[in-house]
Amino acid sequence: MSVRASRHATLLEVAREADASKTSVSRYFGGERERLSPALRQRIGEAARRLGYRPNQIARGLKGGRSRLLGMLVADIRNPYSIAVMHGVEQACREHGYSLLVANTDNDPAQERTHLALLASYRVEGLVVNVAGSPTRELQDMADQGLPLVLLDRWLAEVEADVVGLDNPLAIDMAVDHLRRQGYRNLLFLSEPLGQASPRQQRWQRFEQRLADEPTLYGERRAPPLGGEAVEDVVRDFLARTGRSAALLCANGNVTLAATRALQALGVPLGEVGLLGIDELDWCGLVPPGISTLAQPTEAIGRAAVQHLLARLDDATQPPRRTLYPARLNARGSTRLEGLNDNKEWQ
Amino acid sequence: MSVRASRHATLLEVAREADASKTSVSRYFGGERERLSPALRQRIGEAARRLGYRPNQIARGLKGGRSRLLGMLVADIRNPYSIAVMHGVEQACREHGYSLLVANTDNDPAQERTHLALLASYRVEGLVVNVAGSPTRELQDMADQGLPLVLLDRWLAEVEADVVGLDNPLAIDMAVDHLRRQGYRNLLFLSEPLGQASPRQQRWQRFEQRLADEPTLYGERRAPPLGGEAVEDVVRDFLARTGRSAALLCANGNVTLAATRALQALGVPLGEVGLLGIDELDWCGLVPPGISTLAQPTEAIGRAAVQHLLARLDDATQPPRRTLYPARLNARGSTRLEGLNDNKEWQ
DNA sequence: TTGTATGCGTTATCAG
DNA sequence: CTGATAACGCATACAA
Repeated sequence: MSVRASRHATLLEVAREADASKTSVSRYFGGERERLSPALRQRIGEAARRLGYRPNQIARGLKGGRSRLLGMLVADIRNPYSIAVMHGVEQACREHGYSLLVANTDNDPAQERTHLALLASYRVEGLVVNVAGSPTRELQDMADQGLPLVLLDRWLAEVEADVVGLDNPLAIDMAVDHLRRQGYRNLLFLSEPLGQASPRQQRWQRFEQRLADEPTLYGERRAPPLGGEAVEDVVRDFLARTGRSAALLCANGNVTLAATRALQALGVPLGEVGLLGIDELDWCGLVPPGISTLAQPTEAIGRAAVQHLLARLDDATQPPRRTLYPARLNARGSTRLEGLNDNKEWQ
Repeated sequence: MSVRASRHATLLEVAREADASKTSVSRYFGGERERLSPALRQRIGEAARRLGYRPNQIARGLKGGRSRLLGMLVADIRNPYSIAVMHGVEQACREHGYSLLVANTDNDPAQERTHLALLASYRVEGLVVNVAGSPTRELQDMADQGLPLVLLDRWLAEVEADVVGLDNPLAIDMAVDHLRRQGYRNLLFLSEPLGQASPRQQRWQRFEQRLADEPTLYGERRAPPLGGEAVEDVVRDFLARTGRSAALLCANGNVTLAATRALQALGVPLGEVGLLGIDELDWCGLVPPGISTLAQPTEAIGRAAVQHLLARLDDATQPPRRTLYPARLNARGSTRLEGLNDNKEWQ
């Protein structure tokens, strides 16, 4: 017994109620009220109010090809980074009169393909993509069809699209420089398994390069699975071999979480063993003596993504642009070797 | 020089390419392939593939009134609770062939009204609403028009809609019982300012009732602003007057964060002063000796919301339902008075 | 099994 | 300034 209801007033009904033509009503709501005589304008306004009329965006989209929808494909919606960026995207959308259709792939390439098709079927006018796998063909097809695309954080070399994200080499430089300045000489770079994710690869490689450039710096790189004991084992082993003045550099928020757990399990005080993470998290100031981080300007990244989309919507012939932001250092107790307990202010 | 492109193949083009009629192509994609002869079926399949055809959901929605879109209005998208619920909503949507249109109000009643109108204009078939203010009229109007509605977490007495959320009185009972069992006798209930939010009011009131019911229990309620020093002042004052066996009960995740900061600033070890928060957060296991929480079954709540929507979509005449879930207790060190340091396993 | 004709709510193109 | 009328891409009675 399906009772599909949701009766909405239509343009035609308003026109009848106001004793006007569809065209005039369309003009009224299409931002051309100036072209209507004051009398007509008022009649339409009142009729619409009486009927509770709201233009049907679906119908609008069909006619003009303008859905007023932007799409965002997120690899992991539970990642605080994604959320923060999404907040920026959403704000920028609103400011420009667009709505946001969000799809989450949970890092599953199959779902990624499905959702990409889905977003396309809703005729989104632009797409912010945080790829999970390598949907190169699908994305290139969409780009070829003229759909503005911006790759967020992770990029695919084969796809011609704008890229917005963090300046990863610079971030690694900032991290290494900070740790050295603080007196740490043995660095362990911890990453999630690299896979296809370009930021992980970039950070991983840059760290290697720094090692090669500076003989006085000792370092190792590891990418253990985050579940289970692997991280703890890796850290224990590293500390056993290098002794004092060792520090951990965590390639992202998830790693920072795992590394913090590992250090706590090992009973090692933060700071005595350095800990610096890429990505700022709510709780980094709360775990004594505070965890140092490199924060990404997530809000700005999200807004930039939308701006790129709009620019390309305005002129599809632009060459692909790449906008990279520097990270911001939040130095806290976890990268302070000395005077560990002389200060309660971890924030 | 606007270069609006995005040429998509249409049903008609596929029909021509396959030398078939629009109807047949429509059937092919409308899930009636069985009704087509194998030959036709294959011709259409190939033609569609060649042209890269994808059905236009916009057009589909216009014709059948089925946009296949569900809407979700979130009060604060940066709140981990909202995200977790949203994840559940999104999954359930996908499983049932719907997409999710998300709107964030940033707790601004004005934006709330705007976004409600917006979602309506996209003809979402159902709406999950986490209200910020009291858009009673708007919501009731939408409900009257036959739009399935479910209120998430916060509810409005005046609106006839399904409600999905936490069993708040039960949660407070669990919290109080746990704290007493652990030996805490002086309880401070900390909330954000109550405002219109029904969960805050329910928790606040239930705590009062427990106080009234049990003369041997001492307690106070406070709702200081979360920014600045207010929380710290309130806590310091309470501890000064009650001395030992005092515990803080935090009404939500934000309060837990603020209370943790306050206790750290005051130099009070967690556990010695109890701390129990409603809402589970990533870092609760990381702050020594672990912060006890009452976790909400966020995933289930999100899925339930969608199920309610679908049920009502199927039969609009159902009376409003209310589905409340019990919280789950994560007991950690922050509610352990004795043997504070005998165990490193905080998780 | 297949095709024809009509309409969904809106905007755009023309005339008046 | 105002109004007919034709698309937009698709689904669906209805007909063959």
